Amino acid sequence: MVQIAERAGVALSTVSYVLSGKRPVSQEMRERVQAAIEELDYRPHRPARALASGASHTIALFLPWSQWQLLPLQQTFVAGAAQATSASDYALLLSTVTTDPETITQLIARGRADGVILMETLLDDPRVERLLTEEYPFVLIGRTGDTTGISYVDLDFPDAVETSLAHLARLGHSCVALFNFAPNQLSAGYTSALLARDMFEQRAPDFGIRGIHIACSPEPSEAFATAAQLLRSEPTCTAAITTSWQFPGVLSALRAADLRVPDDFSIVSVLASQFAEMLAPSLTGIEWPAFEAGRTAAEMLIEQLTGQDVPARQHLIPAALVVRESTGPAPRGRTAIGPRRDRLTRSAG
Amino acid sequence: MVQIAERAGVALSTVSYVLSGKRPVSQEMRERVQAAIEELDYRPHRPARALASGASHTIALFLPWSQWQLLPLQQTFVAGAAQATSASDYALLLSTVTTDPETITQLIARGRADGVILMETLLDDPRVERLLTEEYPFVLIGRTGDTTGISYVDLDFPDAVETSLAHLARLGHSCVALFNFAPNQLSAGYTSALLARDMFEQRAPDFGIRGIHIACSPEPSEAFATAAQLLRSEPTCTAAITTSWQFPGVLSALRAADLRVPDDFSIVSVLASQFAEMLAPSLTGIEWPAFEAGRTAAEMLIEQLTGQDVPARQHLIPAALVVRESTGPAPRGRTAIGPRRDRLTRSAG
DNA sequence: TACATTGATCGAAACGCTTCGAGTAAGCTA
DNA sequence: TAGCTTACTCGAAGCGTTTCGATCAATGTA
Repeated sequence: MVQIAERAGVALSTVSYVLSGKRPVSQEMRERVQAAIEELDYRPHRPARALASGASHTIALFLPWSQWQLLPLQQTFVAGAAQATSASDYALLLSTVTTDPETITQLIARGRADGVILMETLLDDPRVERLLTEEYPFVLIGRTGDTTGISYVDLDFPDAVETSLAHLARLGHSCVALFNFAPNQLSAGYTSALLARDMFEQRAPDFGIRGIHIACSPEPSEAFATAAQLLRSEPTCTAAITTSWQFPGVLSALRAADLRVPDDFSIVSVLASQFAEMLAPSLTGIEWPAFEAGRTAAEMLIEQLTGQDVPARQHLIPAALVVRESTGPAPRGRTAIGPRRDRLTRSAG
Repeated sequence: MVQIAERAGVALSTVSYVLSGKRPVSQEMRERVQAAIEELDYRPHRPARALASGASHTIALFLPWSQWQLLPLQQTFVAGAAQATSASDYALLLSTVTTDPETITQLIARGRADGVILMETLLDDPRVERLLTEEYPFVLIGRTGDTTGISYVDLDFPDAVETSLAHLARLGHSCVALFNFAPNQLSAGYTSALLARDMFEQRAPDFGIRGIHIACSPEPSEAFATAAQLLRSEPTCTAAITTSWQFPGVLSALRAADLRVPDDFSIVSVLASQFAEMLAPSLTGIEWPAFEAGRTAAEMLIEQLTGQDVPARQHLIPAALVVRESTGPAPRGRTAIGPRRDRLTRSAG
């Protein structure tokens, strides 16, 4: 930068003002400086800039828990955030964090990032509290119980549950199981899981549906076992709402019990991945604009960092149901499990 | 840091040496400084450190192309790299890059990162050349045609193709199609796609197999159409090797043609995702330790950055075939497409 | 006792940028 | 013409570290 100033015959500060545009610079000076920049192939030194200005022009994204097997949805959040940050000429730092707030404090080494995006939040999240007390700018993907003054983007899971219930009720189902997130996520206080459960238990009766709430890990074998158990103990249950990856396991259990989808049993996924339409049968479910959500979160944070006194924005993404092959009218008269006479000849292996 | 020096009654530089350990400090001083650090809850200012030391302690990961729909595999690379970097107290910067080397130069704004990890490399990659000429430390996930002096981690795709061929040959298949990456990836010069093709065409005859090479996008509809076309034009083809996500599309096409897997047609995936075992039928395929690959890449880069004159390391991950339900013995006598008499009664919808 | 040697500590100069206050010349007003 | 703006431009003081050379006391040597 010194070289540029010399070459252009101007003061160092003038070069800086040309670069930042924070003070008016005459046409002539600007051109001389620009030329020198071109000739010398100058590129600013970011840390120096960060040191002098006090802003790193970087945001940090905390990957959830220490669980490295990210759901495709979460990975898409990351991709969306990455796009938004690079579009705004910010950098995106990827960090890992546990629920222990201490790790967050450590990671926010001064000057590393100007703000953070936090995923997978709990209803009562110590990390969020820490961020609040440290007065560190942040945006959540997800939300907490008390969201006053907090900016977040979240998928409206309760809405998804309600929408699914409505869909199944319309098809005549009167007993529906919700395969919620894993037990440990529920007990940890994972917001989406808890809100989904509450909504399910509150609203099912309104739709004339008997709701069976089941916490179930996305492990295929686990989902299989849980579903098999359900089919045995609840023969009147004709539909399930599943989150995340439980679909294949549930499907296997149905197949093992010689039940067809959707003729005998309907399934709605509230977390349909890109696989939804590839599976056989293709999956009725809620599709979320995860990429956009990630992008929005990053944009909100950057807005918060650049503007002054930006009010907290809360962005709840409504559920959009896509009906495919895995849901159908409730079967009439199914009361017991197992292959029935009239179905034996039609079922394949 | 000034405050710490004052509080501990030592010079600023002494504090620095306590922190870095680059010069001996007496027990007493060290303790006084440590105490002051604790009391003042001091945390170093990273950009200042980067400015003074010339190293940002950060590595950048370039996400492939501008294609934001990352394959699960690639996302797992990222996760692995993230873990390795945070384990080494490095930071991971996520950037986007196209094949235009100019963007890489721009992104390596001085001081932002000490080195980069580049994914999805081409056989003749302008970005790699740029990194070489700029003498910027880097590690590839993937590889180029000429790899002399280049550090990389790559999945051995050719080996995967060969292993798949061997598996199918053992099962008696004599005509096999390879659903390779998308045509545009082949024409762009994507290394894995090209090497896979070459290996396929070279080795198939050795196994007594007639190989049909098809470039096919992972779009489900595309895969479906391509597979349907194949079944029509190549009635003797009894098996396919597919990459990435083409499996469901191919499966649909088979189903539409009333062919069962694996009885009538076998499928091997050389890029089996976590979905492999959840699909029906579960998928025989190559499983890659993607997380470990990402981690290794990051570790190699960090090693390169911290050590001096570290020789280039090249890490080719051999293919590990997991046999599941989608492959079986070649059917005898299949010569024409369409439902056959003896199968009509058994096939389900 | 004077002299080199070692080990611990200090002071100050970078590192490359931003930003504030001051300075200058030109254009305007009265 | 003196006095005021206005529109730029300059110089210098940071920002929070690292790191080099220098200093200093203590120890060992002749």
